[in-house]
Amino acid sequence: MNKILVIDGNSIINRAFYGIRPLTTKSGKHTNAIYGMINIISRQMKAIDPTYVAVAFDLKAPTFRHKMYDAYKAGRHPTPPELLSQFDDAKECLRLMGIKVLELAGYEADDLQGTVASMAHSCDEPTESYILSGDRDLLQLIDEKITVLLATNNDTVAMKEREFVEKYGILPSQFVDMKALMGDSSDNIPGVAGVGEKTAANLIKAFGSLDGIYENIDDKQISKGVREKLLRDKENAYLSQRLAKIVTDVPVDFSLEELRYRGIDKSGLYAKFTELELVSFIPKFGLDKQDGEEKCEETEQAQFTFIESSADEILKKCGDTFAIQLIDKKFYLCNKMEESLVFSGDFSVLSEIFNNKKIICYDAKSLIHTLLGYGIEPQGTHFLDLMMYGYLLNPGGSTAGIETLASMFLSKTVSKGAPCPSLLISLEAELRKKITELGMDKVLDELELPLVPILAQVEKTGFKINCSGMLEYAEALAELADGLKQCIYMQAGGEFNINSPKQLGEVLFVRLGLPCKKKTKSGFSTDAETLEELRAESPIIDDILEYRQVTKLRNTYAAAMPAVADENGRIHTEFKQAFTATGRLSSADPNLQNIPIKTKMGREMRRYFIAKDGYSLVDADYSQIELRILAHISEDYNMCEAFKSGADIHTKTASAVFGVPEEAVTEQMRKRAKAVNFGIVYGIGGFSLSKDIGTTPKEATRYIKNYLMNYPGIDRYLDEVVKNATENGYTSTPMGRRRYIPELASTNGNMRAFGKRVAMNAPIQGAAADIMKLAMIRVFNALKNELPDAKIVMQVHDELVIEVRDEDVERCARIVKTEMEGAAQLSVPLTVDVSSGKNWLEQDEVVI
DNA sequence: CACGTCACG
DNA sequence: ACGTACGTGACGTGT
Repeated sequence: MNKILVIDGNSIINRAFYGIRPLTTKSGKHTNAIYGMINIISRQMKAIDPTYVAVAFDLKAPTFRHKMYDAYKAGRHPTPPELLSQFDDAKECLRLMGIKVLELAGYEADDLQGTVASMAHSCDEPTESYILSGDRDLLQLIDEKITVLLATNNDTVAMKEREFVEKYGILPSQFVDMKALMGDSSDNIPGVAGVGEKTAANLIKAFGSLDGIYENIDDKQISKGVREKLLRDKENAYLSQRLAKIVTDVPVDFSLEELRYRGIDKSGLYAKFTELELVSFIPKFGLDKQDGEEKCEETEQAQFTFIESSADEILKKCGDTFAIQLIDKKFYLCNKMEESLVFSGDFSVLSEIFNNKKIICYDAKSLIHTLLGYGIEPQGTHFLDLMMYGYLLNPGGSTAGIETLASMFLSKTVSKGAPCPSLLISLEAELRKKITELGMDKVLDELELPLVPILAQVEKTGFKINCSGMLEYAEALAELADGLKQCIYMQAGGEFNINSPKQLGEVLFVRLGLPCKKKTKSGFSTDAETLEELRAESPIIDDILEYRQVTKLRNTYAAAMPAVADENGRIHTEFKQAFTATGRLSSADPNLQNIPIKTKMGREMRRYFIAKDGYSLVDADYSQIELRILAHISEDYNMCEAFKSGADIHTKTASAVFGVPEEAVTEQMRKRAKAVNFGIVYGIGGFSLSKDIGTTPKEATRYIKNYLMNYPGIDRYLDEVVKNATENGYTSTPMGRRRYIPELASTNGNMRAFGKRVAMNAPIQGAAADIMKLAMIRVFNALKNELPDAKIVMQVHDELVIEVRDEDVERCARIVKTEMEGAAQLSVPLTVDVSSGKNWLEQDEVVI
């Protein structure tokens, strides 16, 4: 079947503009909306693979609907110049992508969309229409042949008739009349004063349409109050109906055939993307240099030539600062004199050039691993890792490769994977300038760069596991799972795939007829929280929950870990240092930062994380580091005093929140207060807190209010951090690490609310990450000097695990505690709890 | 490859 | 009236 995709250009570009952090070319041209728009649209092009495609834009001119809007326009934001300037390039990009751009003076984009969809409807061949927009107004166009794709910044939801009816309880064709009643402040549609969604929906359901309601205005189903309102605002209701209704018969001068998708203009797109410095699109659209050659000759193509050199020549010429790349088993090197050399012999003879140097490179940790593999152990060398520079400049974005950095900061095009060390030198200078400008030298030079070789070492060391023990545990879990599985089949009256949420939902809510509490967009919700509420309904629920837990433990941990252990039974995780938005590390392949601890059965897993023979594990974790940071940054008197006095902070908080003396705080009160303490750090709301602690939202909101009254400094701080972030567009930690929060500038209230929570959380989580990074550097160096046999084997955000000789446990504990506690000077004590044992489960407190 | 689910701080 | 806590990674299913 033919498919047509009709895009609401204005709504998509707006959404992209407000959803994506500001992005500019080197010369200062804004490109974020173009970037976001192309992402959204190309994703749908790929998913739908349309026969015809067009994008509609508003063309400002007085029109019927415009004139009517004008009367109500007061509250509408004008288009900011940073967005206005992007329209022409955006349209040009779309044309080059093979998408016909439609504009017609006097008509809005949605009218054009409606018209094109109806053209497709009435043409000879059967055609499915897809309307892509960020605007819910378009939902009125849904029918059996028209699907509306609602785009948000993260994903796009397809709304067909079924989904629409499920969500709104009315037919798409009734949407306009519904809106005519309830109005829409964002579109300045007045509606009937005093009628909201509930009333409007009831009226529409009862009488089918606006006309139907007024024809039956005396019906006894309509209460007196509502009838009065309806009569008073009758004119407004019909005006609103006309405002909300999308026109589907705009007189247009093109045929469907003109909208046929004919593919992209490769050379044109290459040139355009290069011009706009949106280089990441070049590979995504399958473009390469050849595509650009016709139209892009004048663009600077970085060219590199290398002198094949012997080890002696390299040693002689490298100098004390040089850039290096390792590609296809060859070293490409460029010194300060801009001499580019290439070496392809046995690397071990180059060992010397890695001592006491400054080495500019990209992804130093990988480079170091390679060097270690050749027996080269760099000593006293600073690795100026451009990946970390790029990360600090934009920790929220995806990691920029050399090619992207070169294009962004030097306006130079480099083909992917090509050697270009001479460019790294100028890139370092350019990125350093930026880092200095933004006040991040300290974070870069004292945290991130020194940490790189340390993480390489931790990864290389690995964490020893008891392979056979873990496999036995996996086997035991498998048997447990089998038993539960049979038990579940029995109760369900047949076999099915319990791991499939789809099949499970079918069994629980259709075959067994359990009450369905919640839905996901693709069906019944079956997560633990939902199932928990159904436990009383049937014993099958408990079995399913346990089955889930057991299979998770087996598949993700017990069976998976032994499979990736090396010949010494050690597991080597990979730390991603340039990844998280907040500054934390992340651990992957395998992730060792999420080994179970919360349940008894899960915690058992830690028994099989061990120290090698004659060694013990020393585990040191910061006590409530985030709350202490909050106390420090906010300077709240009560919280600072609480920490200074060594009190139990959750009990203290409970006493304040519940208004009882500390002696009268019950277990439950302490637990709830703890949840509030955590929640505050995340930018909590009453609703979520209530779910967490199992009370009403009203009650939870009161707790929060009490909390902020008892800790007024925190109240003030949270307000201030949001205000500053909104003004600046970013937050920073005391060390200077930034996080940009473009969501705060969004017109979408939910996105803005998200931005606020991020603003409250990022400086705290980020500061904790900074402290831990500094702590790792201090611990690493102290151990190197004092206990060279002791090795850091893991970091879990606020916790370090060290493998150390049995007889050195106490010394190690002392060193680690000292270095971790000394990593920051806060206005409250920063304390570290240390324990030790032969495995990660059975740990005894080390008293120092 | 996206989604739902669940493991951690 | 809407949606509803920050930051992560891995697994299995299903399109």
